[in-house]
Amino acid sequence: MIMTSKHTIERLILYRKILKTLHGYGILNTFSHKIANLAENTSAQVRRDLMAVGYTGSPAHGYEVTQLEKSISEYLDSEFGQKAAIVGLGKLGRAILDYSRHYNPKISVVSAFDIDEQKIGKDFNGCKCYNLKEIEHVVIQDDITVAILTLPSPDDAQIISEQLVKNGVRGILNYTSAKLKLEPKIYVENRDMMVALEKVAYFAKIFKNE
Amino acid sequence: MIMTSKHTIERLILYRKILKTLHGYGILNTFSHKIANLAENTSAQVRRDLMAVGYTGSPAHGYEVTQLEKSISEYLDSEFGQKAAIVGLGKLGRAILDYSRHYNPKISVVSAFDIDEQKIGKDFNGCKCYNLKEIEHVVIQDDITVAILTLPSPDDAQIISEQLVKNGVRGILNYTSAKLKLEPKIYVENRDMMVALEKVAYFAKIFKNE
DNA sequence: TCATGTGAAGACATTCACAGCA
DNA sequence: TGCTGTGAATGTCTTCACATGA
Repeated sequence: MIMTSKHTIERLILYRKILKTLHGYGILNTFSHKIANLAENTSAQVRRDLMAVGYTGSPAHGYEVTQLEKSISEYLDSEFGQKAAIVGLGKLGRAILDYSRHYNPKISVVSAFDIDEQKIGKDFNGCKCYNLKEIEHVVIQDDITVAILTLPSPDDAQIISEQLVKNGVRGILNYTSAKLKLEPKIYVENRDMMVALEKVAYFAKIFKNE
Repeated sequence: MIMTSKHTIERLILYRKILKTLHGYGILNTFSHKIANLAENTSAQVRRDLMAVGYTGSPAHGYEVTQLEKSISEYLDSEFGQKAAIVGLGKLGRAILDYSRHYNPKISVVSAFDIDEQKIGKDFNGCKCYNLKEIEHVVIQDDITVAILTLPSPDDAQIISEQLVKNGVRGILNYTSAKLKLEPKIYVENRDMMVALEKVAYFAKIFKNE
């Protein structure tokens, strides 16, 4: 399997989203410059990114919307689907759960973990909440490969992610402010919301002085 | 003002966080390779990034923790602070509000907007919730320069961000799945959570086959 | 000796520009 | 003509490697 850059992957996900929208409008064909316009980038960038997926359009009719969508999905998704777990069912965890319902059928959030007795044992949108203590056993049982960390405090994030990795998790979406130290072959995407806010504030400041 | 890359800014925010932690442990001096170790990158990268802020360490004692922290803050923060607003007080919006309290005194989330009559007029952690209809007037009144979009549906995101920009907002942290089209001098950071999840799932898949 | 600061090199990502095709 | 696919050029980011200083 060829390793494509993080940037290209993120854009392919965006293109697929755009293609779904076009499909929803009943549009059958599209062109690199149209996708680029909706994705806020350039047609050359779109064509370059699409080289990775191996679907080839025609100069006359551009790309067939459904076929291209299918090709991108074959490239991005795992054939038999992947199962994800949320660690921490606070406001953020439940917000993500709301979004994830019916989003991508190939990625299902099947289990959640919390320490709150009120939540343990209950079902949230088809996702069962377990006691955090059971995490190692449940991750194996449910064949979880992706985890989303939404714990309020970063203190336990390192230990928990080691437990996750030990039991089969290969990708972590980390909303915690903790900087995880894991083996290089585990993919970690850090999404600290306060870092994001500070970044936006910095550029808002810079752009104001013009 | 010199334009530094997005990547460097994000790392400077991380370094500051690390320095705060070191400071909390009573550590007075540190070195580029120590920061690099905690930030999960290289010492050369750290030194290169620090060139932007203009604080210079000494080969003998490295960097003075508090001084470096201060220099980074002078570089990143706006002298008189910045005010932010949250648009959409659902689970996600309130989660962000919880995090933002007492985080960075230079960035305060002062107002929120929603359409739910239950929330309008109430105070959430010192942040007042207004009717979404009042957004233009309140943004001017409160001198908002940064906005966080956490609407459940992306449909209104474009119109709302145009209203925000018209009244002084220069940076938008967009948790919506909408791809905003705004003037180039407005900074938009897209944080679609489902895009993030798909990205992590892709790399989890790739890394598994090894 | 060991760490900093930084030119220069290298790696990576984007854009240009054009052949080839309908 | 107007598009795609892609070498080549350009631009950006990261790493190397070394002069300098305590």
